[in-house]
Amino acid sequence: MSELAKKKSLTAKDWQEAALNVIAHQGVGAVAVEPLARALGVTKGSFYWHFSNRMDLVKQALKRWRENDNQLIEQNILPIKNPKKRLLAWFKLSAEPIQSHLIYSTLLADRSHAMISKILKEITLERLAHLQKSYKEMGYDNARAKSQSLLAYSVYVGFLHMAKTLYGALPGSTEAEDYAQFVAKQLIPS
Amino acid sequence: MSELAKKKSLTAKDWQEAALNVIAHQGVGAVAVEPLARALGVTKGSFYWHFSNRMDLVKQALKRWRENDNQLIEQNILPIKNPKKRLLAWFKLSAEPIQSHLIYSTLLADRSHAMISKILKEITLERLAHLQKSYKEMGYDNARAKSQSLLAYSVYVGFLHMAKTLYGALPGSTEAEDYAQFVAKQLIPS
DNA sequence: TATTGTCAATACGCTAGCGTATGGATAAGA
DNA sequence: TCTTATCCATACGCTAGCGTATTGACAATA
Repeated sequence: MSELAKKKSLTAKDWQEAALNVIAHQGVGAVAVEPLARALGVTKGSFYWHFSNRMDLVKQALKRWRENDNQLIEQNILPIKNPKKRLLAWFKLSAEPIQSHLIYSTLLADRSHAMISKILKEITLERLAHLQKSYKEMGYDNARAKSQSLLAYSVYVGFLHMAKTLYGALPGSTEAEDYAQFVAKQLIPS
Repeated sequence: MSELAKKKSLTAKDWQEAALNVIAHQGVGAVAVEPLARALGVTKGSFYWHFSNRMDLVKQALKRWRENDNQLIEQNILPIKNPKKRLLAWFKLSAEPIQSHLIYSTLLADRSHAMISKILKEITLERLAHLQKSYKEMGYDNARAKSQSLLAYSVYVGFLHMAKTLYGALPGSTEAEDYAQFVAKQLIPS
């Protein structure tokens, strides 16, 4: 028995995840109520029961995405004590072809809404802080750690785009691992 | 007497440049015929005299952008004989806050149309080839030059996004120059 | 002056998508 | 069984934008 057949009715979560799927591949601008309803096999009567409007869905979906993403980092990266190893793990994780990164790489240039820009800025600042902390723990002074983390994060951002632009998709785990190793060698002093 | 007052009627070029302005700040999806016509002080009767449809305008505008951009590179970067200096010049140029880079940084994540993806891929491959050539001239073997140029170009792409995301605009020439110096030190072996 | 070409205004029809209003179905409790 | 809450369908009005068709204004030119 399939998951779909089991379900009698939809939940807000179902809508959110459908929206995230669209965002990952076509961007926030492509999230439209009626097409989504069609894809889910219902009409928008259902949608407006769960959400007050289109933007409400987008907000909730992105909130869900951020929570998942933060969890990933908090569980897999932040606990690593050795800063060098922590950085390496971060590069490796960022190369993984998971939906979360797909969404991020789509959002990166989406300036269609002030809300999106705000979210992007917040996320970026958070992660820059993490990187900076790692570099400082490695003995860098403030200014150097800042420049270095900016560079490192640029590489991350650039990598997401390059992969999608060149291959139409994020790379497989194997190539990603190789690239992460190479980048780490460049950006983490030995 | 203003430029505008001098003009009796619009040319295709006027429409293209107006479109590029929109693309730079809101993306291709925001290029709409009627709003553009309003902004130019005419009606769409004019538009459909110059272009066959909306996509026709987008294509022509992007073509104009690419030509300008290529010219910039061909005149300022490629003539530099010393590969190390050429790379440094490239980093400096890429940090300049000009419209061309604004457009690129907007296009980077715009997957709304297959045509856009195609253009992005072509540009990326072209420039990767330039970088790769420089690194090879510096004595790198094929594989190493490839990885290194991928990294360098990722930094470029990432830089554009970071600047826009964090500060809402590309940085001024002075900060850009500083950052370019720092990046060059990291990515160009001495 | 008459003609032709260039650029723009006006007025259509058409579609997709937003949001609302209202009623129907179904399941859980009382 | 009757009621209530939950979820969805239907039908509506509304708007923005695309593209077409037709006519008008004006300048250059013959």
